[in-house]
Order: sequence, then structure tokens, then C-alpha cells
Amino acid sequence: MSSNIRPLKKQKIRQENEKTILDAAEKVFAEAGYGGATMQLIADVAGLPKANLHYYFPTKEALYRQVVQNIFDVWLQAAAVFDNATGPAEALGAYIDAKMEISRRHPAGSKVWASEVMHRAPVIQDYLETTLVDWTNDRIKVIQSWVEAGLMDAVDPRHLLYMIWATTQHYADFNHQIETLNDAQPLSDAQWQNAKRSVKRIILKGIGVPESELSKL
Amino acid sequence: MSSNIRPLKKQKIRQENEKTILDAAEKVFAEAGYGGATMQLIADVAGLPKANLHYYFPTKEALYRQVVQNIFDVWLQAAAVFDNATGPAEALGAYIDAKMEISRRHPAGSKVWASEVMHRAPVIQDYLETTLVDWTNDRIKVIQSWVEAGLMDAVDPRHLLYMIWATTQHYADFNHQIETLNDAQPLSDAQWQNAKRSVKRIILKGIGVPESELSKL
DNA sequence: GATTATCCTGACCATATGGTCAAGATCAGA
DNA sequence: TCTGATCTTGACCATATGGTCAGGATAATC
Repeated sequence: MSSNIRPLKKQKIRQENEKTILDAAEKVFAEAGYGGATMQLIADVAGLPKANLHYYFPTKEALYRQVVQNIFDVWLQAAAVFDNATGPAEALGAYIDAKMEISRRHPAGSKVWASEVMHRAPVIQDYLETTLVDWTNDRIKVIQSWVEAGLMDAVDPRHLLYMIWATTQHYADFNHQIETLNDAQPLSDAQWQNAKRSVKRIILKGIGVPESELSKL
Repeated sequence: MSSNIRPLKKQKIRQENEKTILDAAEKVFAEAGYGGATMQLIADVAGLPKANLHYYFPTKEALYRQVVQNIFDVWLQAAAVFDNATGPAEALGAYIDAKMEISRRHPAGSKVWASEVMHRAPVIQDYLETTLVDWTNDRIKVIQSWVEAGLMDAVDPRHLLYMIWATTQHYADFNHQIETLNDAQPLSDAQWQNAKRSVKRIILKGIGVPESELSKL
């Protein structure tokens, strides 16, 4: 990597500023959308002059692209939890927990992702067509093997995945609506626990996981 | 109403143009977001000069406001199906069907709604706080009565509603992702039927509706 | 057919925004 | 301390956009 040539302190400055800018950008893109976000506002949130953003990221689009790619990485990491498990209760339960936790800790990222996909994925369409398609097809096979092993009902794996994605991400993307319906308060720790338990219970029971497994939630 | 004073033909012109503009606006707002949408593009889609839009809708914000309010009305109408039913299987089944149908026929509207809520509902916050809160609280009571009558498990009604909203709207808001995962094809009639059946089955079974009711889906 | 109310629209304006640049500041290495 | 590389930033520019307006077209009324 050419950045290894760069001296240490300069390297650190670059790293920190890029992170500061990316964090600010994620926040602003989430709140205003791509079109509504302005470089000036991102700069203000980052606490840097606007021209400095353009030093690190040549264009608004390049900055946005980086934000979206980072979110995709977080998404993929959560998906890993899916794997190291033996059956549907464990695997899907852990996956739902992981995604709910992301929705709680990282709502801005989820909103940017949702916005990007809603607008026909102008910058990450290639990722959808390759990484996402592959990942999804792999999990579908895993789910089908569970069905064949009699560990769960013969549900369509695709729609099961969509339901999990939709529901977990809803707690991030629609957090404002959820707060409004919660007496204008953010969900408390206990309410988040309850949300996770409720979601897991309905989905897992809905696909035929036996009651003995459900009681572990 | 003062528009009754307006002569017939003029009245019709107004009605038709407003509808043309609102349809174009919904489409463009859905595809580009509020910030990314331009009055010029909406005008082009509507096939009218830009100045004409400003004759009917004074500002971009006024036009957007009207679009969002219309969507809220559609949403409320679908919610009516919830009522004329006796138990959870029938009521929730019909409600899910209705919302899935809206997602299929009216995806642009759903996207505008999602975008509005994601951006902290700048124009319909008052509706969220009044109409939506009231509607939700009413349905929660209904669901609780079903629980008490032993017609379903003791699930938290709130999270059940969120799951239904999330899942059904996902098929509109993320239709591009779903298409990408469906070999770049829109869902066929059969696939929509399958989607509806899958969603209803998982959710209804998940809340403890007996198998005898499920087989009717 | 003359008058009034409504509708239509090309041309125009003020402003906001993404992006540029040149000059200066800071740092690393010799 | 000197030199080159990297980083910083205020000032600036071209363009796009929301919105205005005056004058013309069309429809309704008498």
C-alpha cells in the first residue's frame, strides 16, 4: 500500500480526518438524503472547512460512495453470525439479535442503505448483483437443508430472509415513528430486549421451531 | 366550497392538472428524494411547463406536503380492512393482504412515506402524533382482547404491528433489491401470491393462530 | 362581442451549491 | 536549517434550482 510510505503522524492525521468526515457524512446523508445533504453541512458537522473535505474526497459522490460501502461491510459482518450455528433457532436467533443491535447502534447507516436501495442503488448496484446475490443464495441453501432435516417448516427461504431484513431494519429506518409511538421517548434497554424477544419469538415460532427451543430466548 | 363557484370546465382542468402533477411528483420524489427532486423534472414527467406547477402549487414544499398527505390517506384506507373481522387470522390476514397489494400497486407512495419518516417526518409529524397514535392504540386494544380471548399467544401487539408494517412495506421500499435477487425480474403474479402466503403464514403461525385457521390461507 | 376570471408560459432573477485554486502552515527527512 | 511532501483554508467561480412575473390564451357570463 502506498500509504505505508507516508510518515506516521501524517498517516494518523489522514486516518482521523477521514473518519471524522465519514461519520459526519453518514449522519447528514441519513438525515437529509443524498440530494438534501450539502458538503457545507457535512463540513460543519465534522468541524472542518469545506475545502478540506474535497482534499480527502474529491467529490460528494465519492464521499457518499465510501459511506455506503462502509455500511455494506458492517452488514456483511453481522451476517457472519449466521454461520457458526447448528440449526435455525440458534442461527436465525443470533442473526436477528445482531441485526437488531446494528439498528440500535447504527441507525444512520441503515437509513443511508435504505435510501440507496430505494433509489435503485445507483452506486452499489454491482455489489447487490455479486456479493449480495451470492450471500443470499448460500443462506437459502442452508435454510433448505434445515427444512430437509426437519428442523423447521417448509417455508420459502427468500421471504423468510426478507422478513428478517425488513423487521430488524425497521427499528433503525423508522426509529422516529417508533419513538413517536413510544410517547416521544427512545426505546429503553428493557424495551429493546422486549423488541428482540418479540421479533425472534414470532419469526422462529412462525417457521416451526419447536417450543422447547423457543423457551431459550 | 369556493371551488363550486368555479365553472365546470375550468374545474375539470384544475382537477386533471393537479392529479397529473401529483402523480408525477410522487414518482419523482420516490426516485430522487425530496432534496434530489427538481421542479423541472417533475414538470417534464408531468408534461407541463415548470411555471404551471407553481400556478397550482405555490412551492415545492406545498406540493410535497400534498403528496405525503395523499399517501397517508391510502394508508388509512388499507387500515380499515383490519376492522370488519372477528379474529386475528381473518383481520391480520386481510390487513397483510391489503398492505401487500398497496406495496405492489403503489410502491412510489410507500417510498415517499418511508423517506419522510426516515427524515424525522418534517411535514407529517402532527399526523403521526394524532391520527397514527390513536389508530395504533385502538388496534393494540383489539389485539389484546384477542389475547385475552385465547385466540392467539400473548405477544406484544406493538411489535407485531411493527413487523407487519416493516415486512409489507419492504416489498415496496426495497423492490429494487428484491428484483435484483430475482434475476433482475419483477415478481410475477405467482411470486406475489407466494410472498403474501409466506408472510401471512409465518406471522400468523408465529403469534399462535391454530393450524386449522392457517390452512385457509 | 365585450368583459371578467381563470389558466398558461417563456423569460428572468436571486441564491445556494459543488467544486477549484493558490498561497500558506505543518511535518518529515537530510 | 533547508527542502520537499502533505495538509489546510479563505476566496472564488460556474451552474443549477426554486421561485417570480408580465403578458397572452382560453373559457365563462352577460
